[in-house]
Amino acid sequence: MKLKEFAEHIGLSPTTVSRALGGYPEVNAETRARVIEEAARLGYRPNINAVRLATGRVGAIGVVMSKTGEYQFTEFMSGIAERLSDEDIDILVTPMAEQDLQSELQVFRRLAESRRVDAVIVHAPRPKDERIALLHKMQMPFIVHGRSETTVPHAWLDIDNEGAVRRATEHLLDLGHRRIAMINGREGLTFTLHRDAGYRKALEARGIALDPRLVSHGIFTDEVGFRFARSALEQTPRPTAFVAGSMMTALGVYRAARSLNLKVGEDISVIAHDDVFPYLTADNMSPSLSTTRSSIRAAGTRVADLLLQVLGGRDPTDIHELWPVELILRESTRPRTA
Amino acid sequence: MKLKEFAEHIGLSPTTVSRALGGYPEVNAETRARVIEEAARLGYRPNINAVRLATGRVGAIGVVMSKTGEYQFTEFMSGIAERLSDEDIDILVTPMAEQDLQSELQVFRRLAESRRVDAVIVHAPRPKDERIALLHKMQMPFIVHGRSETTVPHAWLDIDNEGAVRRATEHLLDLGHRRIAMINGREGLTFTLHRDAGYRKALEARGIALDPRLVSHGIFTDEVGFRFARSALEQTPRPTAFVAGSMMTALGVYRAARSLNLKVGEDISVIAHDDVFPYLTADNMSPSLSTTRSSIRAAGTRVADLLLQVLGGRDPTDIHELWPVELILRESTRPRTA
DNA sequence: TTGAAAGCGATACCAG
DNA sequence: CTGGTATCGCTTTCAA
Repeated sequence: MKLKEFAEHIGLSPTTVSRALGGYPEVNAETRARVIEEAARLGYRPNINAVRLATGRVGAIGVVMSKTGEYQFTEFMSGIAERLSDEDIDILVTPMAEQDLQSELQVFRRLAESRRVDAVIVHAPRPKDERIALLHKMQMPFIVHGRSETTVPHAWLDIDNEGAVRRATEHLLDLGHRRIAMINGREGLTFTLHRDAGYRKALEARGIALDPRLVSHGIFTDEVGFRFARSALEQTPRPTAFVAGSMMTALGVYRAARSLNLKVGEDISVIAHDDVFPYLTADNMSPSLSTTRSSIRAAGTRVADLLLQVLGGRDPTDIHELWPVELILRESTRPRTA
Repeated sequence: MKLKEFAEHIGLSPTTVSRALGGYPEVNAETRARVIEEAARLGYRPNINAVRLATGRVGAIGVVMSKTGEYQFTEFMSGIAERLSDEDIDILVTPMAEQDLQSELQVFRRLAESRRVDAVIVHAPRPKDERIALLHKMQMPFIVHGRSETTVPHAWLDIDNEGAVRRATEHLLDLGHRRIAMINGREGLTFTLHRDAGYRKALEARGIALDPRLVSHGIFTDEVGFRFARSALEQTPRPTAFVAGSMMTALGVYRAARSLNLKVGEDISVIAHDDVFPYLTADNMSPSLSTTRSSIRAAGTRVADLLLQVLGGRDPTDIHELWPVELILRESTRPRTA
């Protein structure tokens, strides 16, 4: 059923019907009620593509899925969806075929060129992130989840990664730990650099030299955590504490400790960043895991919200949100024993 | 730049330009080459919404993301994307706000009604899956990843879950194990039932009674595996072997074993189903994990391929693919010792 | 092999 | 408050 037919059916013009359904104020309340009721009864729904062509709006926002496909992505997406589901706005997911920077940029270029989305979300930026300049140049509205050092003005939301890791490290230092290993995220990403900075500054403040052998970078998986922790714990002297970048890497550290007959919370301490997953909670681990906590789902929701504001005309330059991170102490961090 | 302007620019009619770019055979080869070159030079790209309105095709397929957001989803998505990226077809992800059956059905209904996608993928079906009847009734093309027992004819692709678990269980039985625990997927899903059947039949064939305390169901996470394995291993007599539904649950079993000072591959045997994740490989675990293996990414690619065939006019009723599953023996399964 | 013109199905301006 | 009609930018039939 198309608009014209439907309008004839109920004895109104297409114009009025369109306005009634579109929520325009100038329509008589009774007329609108009737139109809405009849539309439901007769099953009339506007053709989405005609609407898009006529309005120039697409009703979709784009998200690029990295090939590493880490746990966090789904959770972040769910957060976005939570805000967008009321708005009748679609989420277009473009997965990357390859993981290199060139094809990443290419994906964004095509997304912007093809005008299949009204706006995009940039996730996990680098200090000099070409995606930001590109989108700005192409006049595609966007928001960045994370920070970059570009001079291009843009909206962003980030958590205080440096502060989080700094506090986590200081906590371990307060407990007497001196050899503290750090399992960070993928190299080159801003949040990774911020976390490195937090770690470095905490050590510096106590006059402790940074040992590069105690620092590693990689994706957030159990496997990465396990391997690094395993090799770190085989060093002499071995680290007595770990700062892990995610719950997954923390699991790997736990596993490595057990494989070497070391007890977490006794022989070694572990603290990790917790993005808050419904199925993997710090409280349930044994021993329960001390964390720096910030919900990535909540971030997704807010990012979507802010992006809608940008689309609504708000100046992106005004949008900068830096979220603090909670420090939650549990059983996995204890005073150094040996 | 719009078609009309671009056509004027290069001294041709919109018709010819459209045909040249659309790959229609009747266009002179030289003309086409020139059009393509100029389009690239001047940066002309057809307005996607106009194309969609004119053709009636949307150029997108829909995928519903469950709220549990398990690891496999991202990998399956990547597989889909691999096939779709050449086709200029978008992936529309609709995350579910709630996990119950009603809202799941609601999500599919809205997806079908709104005509924002040309077809949808149904993932993780149940034996009586209302989504299938719904989509059929609404004439929305679809393919099912997994199987159901509905009488509604439809395209599907599945792996041989029953056979896989049956062989896995038989392998453990061959090694002398008699108390074999089973960590399966979410209750009610067809693949879970198939796996249960494989397990049950393997036991029956050897005349071993099924002990319900040795069977559990749940989402595929480390935590679920850990908890169940932990409680199962505290039973007397305890199980000497585990069939795990996923790599994640297997990790949980490993963890539980270690926490009780039991050695996998000695005190207990473990075999799991491996969906093949790039970042979590059975070979890298210690001990390396025996698995039944089938790439969920490859399944995604094929599902997308078959869905394109359905859209191309192929009869969905003809499309039934049942993939065999490899059995790969590694160090985690050993003859029963105690 | 190319072009003219009629849709595709809505929205939104301009009248009334 | 309601309606007529141009418009969005492309595809595709029909004619040349």
